[in-house]
Amino acid sequence: MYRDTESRFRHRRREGEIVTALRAATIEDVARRAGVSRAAVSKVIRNAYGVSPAMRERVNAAIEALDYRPRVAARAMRGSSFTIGIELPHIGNPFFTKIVAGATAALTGTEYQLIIAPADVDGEEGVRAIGALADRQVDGIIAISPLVAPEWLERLAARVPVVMLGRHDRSVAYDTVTGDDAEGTRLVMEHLLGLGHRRIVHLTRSEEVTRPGSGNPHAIRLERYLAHMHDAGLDDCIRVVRTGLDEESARLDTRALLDAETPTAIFVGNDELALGTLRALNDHGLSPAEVSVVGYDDVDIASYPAISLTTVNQSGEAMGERAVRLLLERIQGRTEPTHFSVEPTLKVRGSTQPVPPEPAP
Amino acid sequence: MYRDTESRFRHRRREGEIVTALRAATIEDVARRAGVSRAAVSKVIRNAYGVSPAMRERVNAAIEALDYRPRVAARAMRGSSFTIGIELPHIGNPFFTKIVAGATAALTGTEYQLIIAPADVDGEEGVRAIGALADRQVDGIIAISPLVAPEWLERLAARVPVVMLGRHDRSVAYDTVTGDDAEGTRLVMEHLLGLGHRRIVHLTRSEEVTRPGSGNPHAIRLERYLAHMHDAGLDDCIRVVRTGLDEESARLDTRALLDAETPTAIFVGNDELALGTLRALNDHGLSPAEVSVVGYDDVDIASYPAISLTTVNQSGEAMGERAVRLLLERIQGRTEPTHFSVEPTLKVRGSTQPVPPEPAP
DNA sequence: GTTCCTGCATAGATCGATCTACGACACCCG
DNA sequence: CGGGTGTCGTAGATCGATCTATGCAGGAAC
Repeated sequence: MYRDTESRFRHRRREGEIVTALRAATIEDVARRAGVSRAAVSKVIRNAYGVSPAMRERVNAAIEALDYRPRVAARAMRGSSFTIGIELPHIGNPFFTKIVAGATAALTGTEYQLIIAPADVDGEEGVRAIGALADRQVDGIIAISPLVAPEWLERLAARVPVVMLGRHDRSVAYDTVTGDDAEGTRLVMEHLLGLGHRRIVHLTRSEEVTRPGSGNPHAIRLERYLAHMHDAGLDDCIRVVRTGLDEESARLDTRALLDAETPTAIFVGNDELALGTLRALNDHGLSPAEVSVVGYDDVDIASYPAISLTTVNQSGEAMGERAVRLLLERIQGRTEPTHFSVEPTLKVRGSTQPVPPEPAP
Repeated sequence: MYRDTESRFRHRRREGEIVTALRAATIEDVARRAGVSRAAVSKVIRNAYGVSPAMRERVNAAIEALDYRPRVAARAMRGSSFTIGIELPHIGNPFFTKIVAGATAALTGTEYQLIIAPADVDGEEGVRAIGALADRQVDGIIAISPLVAPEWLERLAARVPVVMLGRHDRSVAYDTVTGDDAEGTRLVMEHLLGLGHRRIVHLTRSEEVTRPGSGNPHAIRLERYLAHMHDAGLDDCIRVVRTGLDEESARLDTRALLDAETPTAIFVGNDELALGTLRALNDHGLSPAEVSVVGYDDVDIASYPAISLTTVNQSGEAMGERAVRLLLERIQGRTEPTHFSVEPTLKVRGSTQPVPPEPAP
């Protein structure tokens, strides 16, 4: 007999020998031990209606004794997996981990578990990770502004609740949680212009990421940078430099920039990249008095005294927490779309200084 | 009729109204469209034996046309979920994200997806997260030295392949990937002693985390610190300070320490905590020339010029990559336990300086 | 012509939960 | 006593894959 249905021992054949291992208890085992039906056990687990106190107690005792835990896969076959998935484009970015911290906090005390699918590469990877979450039947998906067409998202959102973080389009199919990137960029540009800066470079992600109309935060920041420069009559000073998604690429691309020219200020797409820029300035022996730097996100290290990076704060914890709340509401049955925006504030620190006097030629 | 089995439309009742949504395709739909059996489609998906080229083509066309994707939950019911789970004690720690990066890299090109279960709190949370992964039928679990009894792990490892990161016990049930913490600590202590330091404080995690015999890296580092101090005849100078698991608690606890006394060096349990210590020194107006600091892990920011933290490097990427490899081997059928150790190197930077001359009293 | 392969395809059981529909029983009421 | 109402519990279908066992051709060997 290959499988003994009455005992909890599983016999596996592996390379000729027979391995006997204690099989994990199923709802069937619990039911048998408690002398009730599977359905009864299921009711107890789910706190459903129609269970006498006496039965509840017997079943709970059996669950305890057998160390029973429901298989999520089996539950997912008939409904929910009690899992919320979040896609992270780059796990090394401390701002994203703040979002995760907020999401985790919002889920403690609920029966849901958060799982993270890391993408970690530009482009298609984000879509792959989101797809992997969907394949795993998660009950809700949080995604951080991936490079994907709205139609694709709408189809996804028709099957599972979706919250997009940082995406500025307004779909009826999914909810969004965003920072006000236009306002954040306004704060940055007014600050820099107020300090007398004119030759302000914007260091941002690839053209693909900042494609106009994509609703990506970096696209908005770029667009507003261009608008503010134009409004200030500084069309001639506009300079956009592209880079990758981590600190090291920002360092290299800033170095290349500095080899060619020396602006008075660099507005960088986010703090992680800004750290690379600061390194490059250091490599070139330039101080904030010579070249000011502004980041975006206000990651923890930005306030570190030796770094002291001027940046835009948009509470990542609040965003993660809100995203989870919106998902839970959707799971409860809400159908009207919700779009939540976080108000940014500028944290002025030592990395921005008044523009230095132009050296005599 | 509640459910129309012939069409791909699903009718849901929600608050009285009937919502009609396009149901995601199943293997059944694909089989019907291609005019073959479910089993045939399954074979094509799994690249199994016994499929004619003609059928493969028809099935693939149907899969394409219906945008079919296998439900992982259904697959998990009968075997594997093609998912590797990793438990992270604290997602804010950049060393852990390096491990994830290594693991992700090792999985690209395979059919496995990595998911992360964040724990983010001391104590029982890690066990909860690991349990959540097990409930989700992952095919392998990577866990970062959680506070849990070996017996618990052995029982877990009997059901699913497990790799413990940083845990120094040697079980036959699970594999381990560790840094050589004894050697790392030796490098640190010899460096500090060589610089003339005597009053060396060790800032580490809670007593629970560093419980002797737990095999936790912090426990080893503490134990070796004590041994090296003793061997150097410095029993009187031994001073162990406890803190939490993030930068902020390290900052506060270091402040409290400095309010009471001023050592010449602080050996901190890891880099994240060391950053908090550096902040506290800054708060007290103390420079590396007055108080040296050593961390552990060599996170990216440690090499930042303005921070320049002396620390122990133990490639997190290599650890994550190796952990994944070990899991894949176990999934392939390996049964003999493997224990892999990464050799640490000391990165000497500006945060450690020769001991200052004792000020005249 | 029978037997025996070999390659290709299918039927149907199976995994472990949930959930609907229904049955059994007790109680109350006119 | 028939009939409603409520409570507690069970049988059995169901979700969507995988996988074993089996069947059916068609060709080769004898």
